[in-house]
Amino acid sequence: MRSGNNVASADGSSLAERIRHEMDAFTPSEKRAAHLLLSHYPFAGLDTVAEFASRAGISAPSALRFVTRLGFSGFPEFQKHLREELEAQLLSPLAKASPGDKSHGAPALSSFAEAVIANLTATVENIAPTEFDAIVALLSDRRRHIHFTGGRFTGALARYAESHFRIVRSDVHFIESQPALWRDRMIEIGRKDVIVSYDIRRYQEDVIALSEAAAKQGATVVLLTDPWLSPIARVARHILPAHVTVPSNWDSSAGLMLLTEALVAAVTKHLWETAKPRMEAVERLRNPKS
Amino acid sequence: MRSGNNVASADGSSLAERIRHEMDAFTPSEKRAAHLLLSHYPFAGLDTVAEFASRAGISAPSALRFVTRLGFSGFPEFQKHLREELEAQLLSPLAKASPGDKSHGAPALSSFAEAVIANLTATVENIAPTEFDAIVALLSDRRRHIHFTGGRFTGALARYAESHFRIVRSDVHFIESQPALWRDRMIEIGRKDVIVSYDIRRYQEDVIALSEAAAKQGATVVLLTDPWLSPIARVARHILPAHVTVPSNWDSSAGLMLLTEALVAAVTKHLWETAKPRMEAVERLRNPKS
DNA sequence: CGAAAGCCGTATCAGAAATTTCAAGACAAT
DNA sequence: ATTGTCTTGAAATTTCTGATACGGCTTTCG
Repeated sequence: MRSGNNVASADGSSLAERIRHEMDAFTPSEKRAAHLLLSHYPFAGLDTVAEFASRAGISAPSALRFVTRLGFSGFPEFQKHLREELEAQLLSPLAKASPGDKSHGAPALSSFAEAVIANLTATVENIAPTEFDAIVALLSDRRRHIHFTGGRFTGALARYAESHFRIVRSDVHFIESQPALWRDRMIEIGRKDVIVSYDIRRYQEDVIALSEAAAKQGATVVLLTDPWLSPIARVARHILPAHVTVPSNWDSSAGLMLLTEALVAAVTKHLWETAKPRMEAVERLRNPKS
Repeated sequence: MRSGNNVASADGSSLAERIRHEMDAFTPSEKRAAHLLLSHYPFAGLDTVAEFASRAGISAPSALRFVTRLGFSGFPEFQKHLREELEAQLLSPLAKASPGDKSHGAPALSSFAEAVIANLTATVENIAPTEFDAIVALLSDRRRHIHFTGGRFTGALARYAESHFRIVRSDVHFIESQPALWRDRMIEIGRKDVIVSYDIRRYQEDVIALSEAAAKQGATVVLLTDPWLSPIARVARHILPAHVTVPSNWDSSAGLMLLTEALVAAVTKHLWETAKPRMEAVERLRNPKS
């Protein structure tokens, strides 16, 4: 495994560039392989050796010799490199897709913002509409009680959700994730309850335990998590994954915030008939006069 | 939107779309596979069955059943389809990244997301770089105590900020905005303290009062608010406004979240020498073993 | 012209990957 | 409780792919 060699191009340049550069040094068969690969780069290299060789009009061993000469230990490694290159290339345009970009703002801020925006886009595109709608229906069911919970950081999001839903409808609760604080409340959780759990990586034991306990009691569990899915997924009825990776030592919860706000908006609209008077009442309580 | 729509998919369009559509008909294992695939679409499906299954946390046969259910005769055919789809998509850059596209996602969700993203862009573009940097410097000053506070909804953001900064540095506090809860704490607030207040429209009396009291004691006030500026602006030393308007009965705090996370990232980087051991210590406490 | 060197493809093998089988477990309905 | 259905993963099986050895062929150079 001397993978430390020069296979991975340091600059953003692709393998294709190196192939063009070394083209003269190839044998005739290798040139045929190289030309095929470049003409359909990199897809031509993604099926089997036999297929690749046949399209190039050469034999399988020649194709093997070709990739070996490029510095790969074998065909699978060659394909892996192509896939990774492709993935990187496909993802970057999204981040750079801000047109009028000469944005000022601290450089740290604007590049961070780009990453967050890319996350939001990716998050929305990967949500199943039915999943989202099903959750909206669930949270709009006034016969059910709703409980929000989350971990160290995501707990704040759970609170954020709770503080909105509390106004839109009744029977909305926030549960601290520490077992000592929910053990006794668990007796009230049953088939008609909905648990909305927030949990992203460095998944938190107590949130998992809470969700599993609630599921065991027959409650419906809704999970907001990262794309790698918290273990809570095992007991969750519905899952909304959000992308969280940003250039920071921390994960970003902006995607979870987006989903939360979208849920709040949708449920508010759905329950508008009953939500409106509630919101007005709250407004009146805050401004007793005027 | 009937003209100039996508030319990419002549057949049943993207497989991803179909998966989202049939999501609720899947078994739990299939859902895990589906979520993995969608979260890294389509690259997650380009490895071997074993790899794919392992990442999804299911067994190889379950992964096989998943692709079979999608209508493919086997895994290789499934992968071939993914590759072809990818190639088609890459060849027609117009097909993707079109801003106002009729993308999937619940319509409510995607239009909501578009508004949020527009807000984030506008927010970043209107931040004065010096302002952002000055705040980072302020929060990176370890001789100062930092206090976060916020209102009904924004309080959750203040907590979110606090839970991160608490790990990055010492002397970080959260203050409840109810006067009864901060009156006595005010005697400890002085010239060396920093108050970070979150307040958006329907500006909240108690947050304003708290901020003004702190300012009167000589504390430095940092304000995160909406573009119309909370009254706190009069006593604030630094202001970061975020756009909040979305198609909903509520305002969106996603911009505030973005700014918060950007501040956390910047300060963490700035204080890395001392933040790193702190973060490691926290990690060790959470995982006493391993 | 002859010989050496290198290049290429056929045939074959080893091993990995996909697929099928099957039994255990979960769940719902009765 | 009990049965039947559905789901799942471990293990056995099959298929197929990537890799290699070897001999023929072409090219090159003395």
